[in-house]
Amino acid sequence: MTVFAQRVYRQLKTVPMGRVTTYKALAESLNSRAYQAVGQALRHNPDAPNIPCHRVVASNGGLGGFNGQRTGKQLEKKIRLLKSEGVKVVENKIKNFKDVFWRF
DNA sequence: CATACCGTCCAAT
DNA sequence: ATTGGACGGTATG
Repeated sequence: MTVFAQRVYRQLKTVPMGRVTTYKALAESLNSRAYQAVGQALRHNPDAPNIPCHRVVASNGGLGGFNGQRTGKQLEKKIRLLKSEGVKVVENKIKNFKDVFWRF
């Protein structure tokens, strides 16, 4: 893996339960604007169970995508997981987004 | 080295 | 709500 990706995962692991972050915030916390690179890194998902990629959402409050899909059954499972962590999701979007948003 | 891809973002329409 | 361009980094050959 690359250094960049390692940093992404490291930051991601610092996000506590019930909180989410965005690709943008993540990238910026790494002193970079590579939002897409973050997404790509997560997509390759080298350490899936250990990395809470479901806590990463789009800046508009949308869920973004998961496991290479923006929609699908897998996604719904992740939504359920988020809900079980205290994050409310409605219509594939985060509710009270600014409340659960994690600022690094 | 060059090209294509990306789970995005933002501004303009 | 939709489009179209932009940017940084990785993947692949």
